[in-house]
Amino acid sequence: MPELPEVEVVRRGLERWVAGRSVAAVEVLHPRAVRRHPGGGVDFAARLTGQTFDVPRRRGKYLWMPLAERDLSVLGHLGMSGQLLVQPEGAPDERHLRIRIRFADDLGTELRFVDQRTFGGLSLHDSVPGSDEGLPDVIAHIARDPLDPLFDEGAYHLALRARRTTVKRALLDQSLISGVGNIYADESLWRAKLHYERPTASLTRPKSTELLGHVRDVMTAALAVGGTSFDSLYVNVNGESGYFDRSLDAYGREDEPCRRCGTPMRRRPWMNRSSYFCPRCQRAPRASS
DNA sequence: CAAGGCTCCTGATAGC
DNA sequence: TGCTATCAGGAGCCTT
Repeated sequence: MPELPEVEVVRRGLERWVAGRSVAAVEVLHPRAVRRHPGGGVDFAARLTGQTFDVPRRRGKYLWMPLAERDLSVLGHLGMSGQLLVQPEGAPDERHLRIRIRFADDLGTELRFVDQRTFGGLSLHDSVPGSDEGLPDVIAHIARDPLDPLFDEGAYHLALRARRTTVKRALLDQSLISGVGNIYADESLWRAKLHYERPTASLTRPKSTELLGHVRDVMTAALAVGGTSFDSLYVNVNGESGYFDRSLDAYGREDEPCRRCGTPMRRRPWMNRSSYFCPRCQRAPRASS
């Protein structure tokens, strides 16, 4: 379940092991892995073959590699279970191998997209005209993420206040702020002592500034853990670590004591998933009319 | 247009 | 033992 830090680890792995290499052949082994590609699997393979990867970029949970001509990019999303692996040619196929990309060089490795639940995938898209980073047009609506130097904090606060929604929904809305998933949302809200159903319009500027700080802290800490492991194993271009290794304060801790006050943590069904929170530190908002 | 709900998928696990 | 139900969840798409 990769969120921003895990995806950034993958991006760094691709930068090291894939950038600059040219594609010799592409095999699409499962149609769902290219379902966002407008032309389907055959077209994806045909158009990617012969292209050269430029330096990979990331926005939120999306990553893309501009092709050398710069007007076209390979877009990738890991979904819930996706992995990008650089493997030796001839290594046994992974059980959920979906796409294989062979290179036209003698380095002896290939790029594999492996994905059990097939929520993720790869696709080719035109770049937004004038984008110097080759931003794929289909993700132009995705907001910059909180680690992006160009993230507009003032605009973010104004947008939050204008919304008629609750704070966790807003954190997960990738058009407001990108890169935050269910896990880091719960962690950030716990740190900020905010209940997930708190209306965004009720957040003061200092409180939303504090929340944003916690989002950055949680992600930076996870990135510090994940960022250290990728280059020791060259096959590990897959975004492991992150929250898998770090201790979580909220997510998954139902009935365990709150690390601040000792009160048993609770889990509530929420949007077909779960929200974990401390009922004492994170008080439910008064029902509004 | 904004907000919220539905749906895609597979494997682990719980429950009977 | 073996079956079924439940859960995990990102984001496009649909409805209200």
